[in-house]
Parts: sequence; C-alpha cells; structure tokens
Amino acid sequence: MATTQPAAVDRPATIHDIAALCGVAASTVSRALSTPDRVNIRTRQRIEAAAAQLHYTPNSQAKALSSGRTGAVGVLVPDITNPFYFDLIRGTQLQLKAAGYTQLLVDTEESDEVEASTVEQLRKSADGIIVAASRLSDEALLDAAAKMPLVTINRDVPGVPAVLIDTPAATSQALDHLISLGHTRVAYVAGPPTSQSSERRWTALSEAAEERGVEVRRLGPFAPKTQSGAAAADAAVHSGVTACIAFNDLIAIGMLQRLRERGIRVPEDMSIVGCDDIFGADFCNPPLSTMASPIEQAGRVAVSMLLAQLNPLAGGGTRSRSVMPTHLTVRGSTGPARQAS
Amino acid sequence: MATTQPAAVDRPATIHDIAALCGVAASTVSRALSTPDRVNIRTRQRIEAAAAQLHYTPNSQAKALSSGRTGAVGVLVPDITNPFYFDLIRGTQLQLKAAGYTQLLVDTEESDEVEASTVEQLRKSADGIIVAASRLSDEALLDAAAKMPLVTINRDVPGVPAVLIDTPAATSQALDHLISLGHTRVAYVAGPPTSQSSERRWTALSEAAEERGVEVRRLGPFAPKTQSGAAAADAAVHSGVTACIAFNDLIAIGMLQRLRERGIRVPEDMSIVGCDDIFGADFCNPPLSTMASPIEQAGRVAVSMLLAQLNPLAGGGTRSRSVMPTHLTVRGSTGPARQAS
DNA sequence: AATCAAATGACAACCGATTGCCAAATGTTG
DNA sequence: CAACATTTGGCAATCGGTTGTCATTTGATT
Repeated sequence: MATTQPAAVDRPATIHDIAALCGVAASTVSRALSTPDRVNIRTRQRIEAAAAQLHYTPNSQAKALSSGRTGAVGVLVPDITNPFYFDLIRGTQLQLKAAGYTQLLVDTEESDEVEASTVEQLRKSADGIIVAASRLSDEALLDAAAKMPLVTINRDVPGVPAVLIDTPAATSQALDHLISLGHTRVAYVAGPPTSQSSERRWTALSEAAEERGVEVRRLGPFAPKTQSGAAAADAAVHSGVTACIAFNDLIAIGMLQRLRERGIRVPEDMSIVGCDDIFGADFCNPPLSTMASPIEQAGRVAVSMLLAQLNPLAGGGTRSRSVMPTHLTVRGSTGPARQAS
Repeated sequence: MATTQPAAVDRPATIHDIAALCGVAASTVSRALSTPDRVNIRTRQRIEAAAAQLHYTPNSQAKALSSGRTGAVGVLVPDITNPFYFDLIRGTQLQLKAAGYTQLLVDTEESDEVEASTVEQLRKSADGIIVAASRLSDEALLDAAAKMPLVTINRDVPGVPAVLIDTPAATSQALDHLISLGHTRVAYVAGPPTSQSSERRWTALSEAAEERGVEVRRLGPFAPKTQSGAAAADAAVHSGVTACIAFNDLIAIGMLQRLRERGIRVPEDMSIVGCDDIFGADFCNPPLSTMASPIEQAGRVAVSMLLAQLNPLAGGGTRSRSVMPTHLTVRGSTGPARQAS
C-alpha cells in the first residue's frame, strides 16, 4: 500500500506514472522523450509504449517552469472585431501552429496601457511577441524588444524587427488614379492620432500631392470604425473635395453609407478610396476601390521573423525588416470627377 | 558574497526577492499577497511596498503548477475569419478579462480532430473551455464536459451546459415574412453536415412549413463561406424557388453576389434571408434581411455560466442552458414574390 | 498579573517537468 | 583478461509559487 496511486485514476498521466510503469527514474523518461538518443533504444521504446498506453501529454506549465521556454507566442491587436486583423490572426495562427507554438491572442482595445501591461505579463508567459499596429511609444517598444523577442507589424521603429505593409506607396498610386480621373481636390481621412500607419500614409500622400501639384487636405482624426464614417463623410462634403482617400476600409464603408443617406452619389459626386481590402470591401455598395495587400502573408512573415529570433541557429541571417507589397484595387467607388459648377 | 544575487539584475522579481528585501519567508509573501487577512497588516504593507518597488508580477506558470488553477479559459471557434465569431470572441474576451481570466483563443479549422486534440491539451492549461459550434460528437462532448468545466455555444447536448441562439424560432418568423410577401416555394440553403445549428434550423423550418402548408425544399450542404454562395445561388435558381433562407449571412452574401452577376434581381426575382446579422449584412447590396441576435451577449453569458461552474460558491444556481432571443431584421433583400409565369 | 484564545509567521513538502553531475553498465582495445 | 573509453540511467536540485502544520507572538479577558 506504499505505492503512489492505484494508477487507474482519471487524472492525466505524468512522467512519474510512466517511470513507475517502466521501472526507471522520472528523469530517464524525460530524456527518452526529449533527447531520444541519450537513452537506450529498448528502454526508450518501452517508455514510448507506456506513454502511449497512458495517453501521456506533457504538462506545458511544468515544462515552461523548468525549462524557461513556454512554447507560446503572444499576438497583440488593437481591436479583434476589426476585420483587417482576421486574416492577420489567421496567418500567425497557422504559421505558429506549424512550428509547434501556441498563439495567445490579446485584444488591447486600442489602449497603450493595456498594451504595456500585456507585454509585461507576456514576458513571463510567452517566448516572444508580435504586436500589430502598436499604440506604444518608440521608447517603450525598443525597451520591450530588448527584453524579449518581439516583432511589430505596421510599426516602424529603428532597432525593432518589423513587418511593414507598404500602404504609403499605394497611396500615391491611389492619388494617380484619382488625378487621372480628373480630381484635383482630394482629402485624406486620417485615422487615430496614435496610429503610425496613418501618419506614414499622410506623409507619403502629401509628398506625392506636392510633386503632382494637386491639393490634398487632411480631415480627422477619426476612429477606425464604420461609425466614424458618418462624421468623415460630412467633413468631406463640407470641405468641398471630390475624392477621399480614407485611412482604412472601415471608415470608407461608413462614409459610403452616410453619403448614400444624404443622397450624395458615389462615385458621381464623390469618389472614395479605402485601404486594406477587408472582408466586405468587395460587396459593399458600390464596391470599394481600395489598397490591397497580402495580410495573411504578413502574419506568416512576422511569425517567421520571430522564430528566427528564437532559434538563431537555423540559418538565414535574421532579417529585421520586411515590406509587404501593396496595390490599388479599383472597384466601383471611384469615378470621373464631377465638373466644377 | 553568499547572498543570492546582487538584486539589480533585470530578471523579473520573484517572491523570494521580496522576502529577502523584507526579511520574511517566501511563504509569508505569498500569503500577504493572496490571503491578506492572514498576515499582519504592517508586514503586509511592507511586503506590498517591496512588491511595488520591485515591479513584482506573479509568475502565472508557477502559480498554475502549484495551485492547479491556470487562470485561463480556452475558447474554441471553427473559423476565426468568420465574422460571426468576432462579436462572440469580443464578448468572451471582455467578460473573461473582467473576471481576471485570460482567454486562449483557438481556431479549430472546422476539424473535429483539431478540436479534440485542443480540448485534450487545454485540459491541463486551462480551467475551463467554451466551445462554439462544436464539430464533436455528442459523446465526445459529454466526455469532455465530465473531465473539465465546459460550456457550448449553439450546440445542444443533454447534460452539457449550453448557450443556444434561438435561430430555429426565427426561421419560422422568416418564413411568415416570406409567406406574407406571397412566396410559396422556398428553399433552405443548408450549412455543413456537421453543424447541429444547421440541422436545428432545418427541423424548425420544415415543421413551420408543414403547419403553414407551404413547400420548403432543402439545398446543400454548403460550406459557411461567401464562396459557397455561387453554387448555392445556382442551385436555388435551378430549383425554381422564389425565396431562400440561408444557413448564414456568409452564404447569403455570396448568393447576392452571384445573383447579381447572373443578372437575377434581388428581391424582385429572388428574395434572400440570411442568418446572424454579421458585419457586412447591413451594407451589402441590397442590404440583407437576416435573423439577428445578441451575439456578444451570448459570449458573455457563456463565460458567466462557465465561471459559475468554476466557483460554485458564488450563489446563483448553476443554470445549464441559456437561450438567446433572435428576431428577424428586414432589409432590402426580401420583397414580394415574382408572379408565376 | 495570569490565563487562554486568536492571530501570525516560518518551515517544508509539493506541483511536473528539466538538467547537471556522477556512478554504473557496456563495449572496445591491447 | 585487464584497462580504458563510452554510453546509459539515476539522484537531486531547481523553476516560482501554494498550502498544511506548527510554534510563537499578540491581545483580550478575568
């Protein structure tokens, strides 16, 4: 009666159960399972058989505690309900799973504080972090990146590995498209003030406008939600422009709805260009011209860059910056400029 | 030089650091932090001050290992990119965070195997599980529910706590709506064969149809994606019906697109009713009539039910079944039946 | 002031793995 | 057959907490 347990309890099996069943030490079991060639092949097979028989699954908590590696990667997004992130999340999830990692998805609610505290917590419970559209300061990001492997998405901070979606380049494409349609008064509908993406797009756009000699004014900021579209649309109409390039598709779709309510025709009276080509951009009314990019792929690339940091051995010089191409997809929301009355 | 560490290393602080700083035992620190009233208030304050000073954050792995509670809840969805789940996820995330839990979100890729292995793994790394639209068999779910706290969403298995979205009830509402518009030949566009929701809707719909003496035929099954809408639309047209009730909005929106391509007018030639009122249902063309329900709230309720299982003490008899109301939202995709030629 | 109950804090075992170190077993070679 | 190199496997410490047990201190009561 001095043995540990009658074995048949429904509690998950541990290496000790296996060890007892095989008559070896727990450490031998551990080695057999994680460093197979340091254990006699016959012993190993016995252990493997016992493990299978007991339906053994290693306890990840315990493993993490003793080894320091958690096998998890945190993925931080500002807003889970923003369709832009769906494909991103899908991309990271697939790539992480393929590499044997678990994804810890966190919605930071567009808050730098939530983001900071999450990063701090993840420092212990994850091996690395992927931060999309970070709201943190450059310093905070650099600091975090110094403490643990980290990759940003759409956030360019020198010294922090990043995947950048090259929407700034696409904005000048969009501008050319609008100019070719005869538009000369264009507005940029800005996103949140804390979004670096929005800034980068504005910078690229205003430079392109200057080169081409057209006027681009800036409206906003607006929250990246369809609800903000109403205010954005009103601002655009009031400003007298004939075309808008919106920070993202959510705002653009919201504008479409508002303009329709107000009886302003798109694209006859106003052209709208969105950004991201999210779910819905192809079936809204009219279908949205927008700047598309391989978002799921961006997620995969971010994971690859992070894994390269985690296992520096596996060849491939650690790239610290990856730019995803973007292109303009023209649909029904852009058309010839209305003749000035 | 016999002390542990010169303290100032950048490694996260542990209770031992705090204990050393205060000159007490580590266990006292643990108690001060988790069972405050079992420790002298002055000592406690010293400890709290030290903890703050060292930026102490408890190591969740270690906590989980020794206490058995992980503070995490797994949330399983069949497809993260399906907008239906966005609000659900948002709801669970908010409610879990409010209760101090972490959400482990997993995309099971509509696969029962992935789902089963995830459940098995989560058994050790989570305190409970919420499974949306499970693809598992009744037995597997019962089994899993016996091993750990579990709540399903939209999956009715006797003995397993569930949150059900009452779309079956709404289907008869939708049918009445169509009948009142003069439709007599209606199709149900079925979802995946493994989806119990789809079955429940079909059962309710065909019963309602029988009562009312109209013909409802079943088409499909179709995958719950917009891409499937094309095949569904073609099948509907071929079957000669004048109205369709689709398994969900994704399929319905896909049908809308296909019908438009084929020059079939909605709702003049064909009425379409979707289900779920997902992101996009209000701005597609035409806007989709659909069965709406408080999805985010469903997520919150599921979390509440799970937490009730986890802390049986906190009053409120454990409800094992919660039904969310649903109602038909009429938009532009339904209209009077075309006159039989 | 003496007595006793209650509050407090330290010790140590434990959760389930990993891993450094060393001893035993094995095989090889001269 | 002895001596030595090489595997192989076990012991025990460790990760960072939690928790049961028990001795001690504190305070209240008479």
